Amino acid sequence: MSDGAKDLIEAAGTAAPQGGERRRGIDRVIMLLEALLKHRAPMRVGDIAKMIGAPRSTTYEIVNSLLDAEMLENVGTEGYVYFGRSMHLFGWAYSHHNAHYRRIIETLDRLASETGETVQLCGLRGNKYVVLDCRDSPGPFRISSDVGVEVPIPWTASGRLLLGHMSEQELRDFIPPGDYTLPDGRVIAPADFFADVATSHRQGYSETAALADRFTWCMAAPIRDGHGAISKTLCFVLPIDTPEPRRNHLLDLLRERARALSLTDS
Amino acid sequence: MSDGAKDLIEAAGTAAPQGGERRRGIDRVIMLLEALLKHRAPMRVGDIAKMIGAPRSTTYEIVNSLLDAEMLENVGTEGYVYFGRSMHLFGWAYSHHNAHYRRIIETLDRLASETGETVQLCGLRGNKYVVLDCRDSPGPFRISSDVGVEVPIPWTASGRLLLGHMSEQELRDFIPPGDYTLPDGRVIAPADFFADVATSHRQGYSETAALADRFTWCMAAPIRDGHGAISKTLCFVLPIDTPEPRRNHLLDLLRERARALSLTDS
DNA sequence: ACACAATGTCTGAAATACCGGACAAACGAG
DNA sequence: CTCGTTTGTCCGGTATTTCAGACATTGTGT
Repeated sequence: MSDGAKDLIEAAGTAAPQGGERRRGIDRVIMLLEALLKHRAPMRVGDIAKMIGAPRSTTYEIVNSLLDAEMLENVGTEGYVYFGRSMHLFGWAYSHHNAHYRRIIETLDRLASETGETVQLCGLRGNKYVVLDCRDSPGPFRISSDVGVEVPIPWTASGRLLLGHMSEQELRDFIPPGDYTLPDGRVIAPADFFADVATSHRQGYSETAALADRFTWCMAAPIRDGHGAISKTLCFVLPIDTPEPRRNHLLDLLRERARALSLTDS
Repeated sequence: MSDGAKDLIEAAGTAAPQGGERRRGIDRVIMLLEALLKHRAPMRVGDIAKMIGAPRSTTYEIVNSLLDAEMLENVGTEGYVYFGRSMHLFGWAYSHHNAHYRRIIETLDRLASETGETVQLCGLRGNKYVVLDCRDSPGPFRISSDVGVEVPIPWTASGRLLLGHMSEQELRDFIPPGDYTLPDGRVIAPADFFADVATSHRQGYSETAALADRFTWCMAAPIRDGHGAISKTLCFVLPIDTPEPRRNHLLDLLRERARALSLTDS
């Protein structure tokens, strides 16, 4: 039986279960990979078929093609598949193709080893926030949110910075209404969020305390690209009881390093 | 099983003069990604079309689909595309989905920081050798071969270990004849190579001096999977003038760490 | 033991995704 | 400026691929 797969499949509910719609193989592939990323664990072909709303026979065909190309690989003995070695190589090529990204990774490593805290590189993916890379703090208190997991933007400090270029109307159109509801049920007032975005934009950093998680203090600083736009952020994820002097020290460090990585000032 | 992928990859490799054959979108996608990986730099759509032997109109269609999915992204002024953010996330998911791989990465980091040498994780991809991950030694002498670049197996120390389970006949069938020719024109006698493979298998490590490169001394140790098979190796890439005592020390360290990562003994 | 569900493979047939080719626009060289 | 090349887009026809369903096996639960 496929452990917790059913919940996710039904919760996903994105693809229409509607029959009779013929789709391109390429689109099936894209949906399949996204589904695997969302599920974050090997899946069986039958479950994949349900999750992406594709016929079983088609799904088998596609999965076999991707297995041959090593974009997927079998894991375990019982028909489970997950991302394959080729994906690792493609992803590595992406993250090293430009010197800028490599410098960012080095900074991430240095920040982590110097401070011992959890450091993340964050960005947007569609209208969600994602962690692009991270270095987890050692020790028992691992709060690490996984790389690639999509999170509602209003839950995050980085998200407030990444939307700094948008007008209030654009923000309204961009953020799905449900994304203002936190995991514990509290709801962020959109007006407050818009104010946060503006404040973060003005002061050049953003902090949140006990927002998405009761036990964490997050701080983010912007990395600006050649046009001055903020496409990525550096971010500390601290235990909420971190003393204020240390928080201030870490914030200064974070802002300095992020500024050093930026390709434009201001 | 679909026989497609290998043929397609080969076609992509040596350029494809073949015209008039209609192919599936999925296969085009696979060829496209392999072509990008081989080229190791952003490409224009027209060049991609030539490289994978696809009609321009089809290539545009596919590229646009992949751009929408962020599997590719535009880079540079305009017209150039390379791997996109989604690939990074898929690849990250691949390399972290199992605890074993994570332990390997940690070992890689530790070996690199403890010794200051270049460390690599190596494996096979089809009938070629590839670096799966690496930590480059600091300093001016960067000999780093890039992750994902395919290299003839006989050029490498790791390759001798990775083929340890094969009979001489299997080796003969597996290695393309041209792969015995080194970059500087020298040719390795197949008989010598087969003997090397056997020796490496027996002693549980492999070393090469000034083989693929006049200035490097390579040493590799096997990581065994649950069935005792060798699917990956740890590897040091040293300057060739590294003193023998230090080489011996590093070899012992490498073998010890590789053994600790193996899921079976012997 | 049974019934029931899921897996992996095949098949025929219809919908359509891919192809070849044409087109305007942009570029570069001489 | 003019010519030749490349880029990005569009279109209609047809060779292909996706789809639905059936099948033999294997797995699961009571």
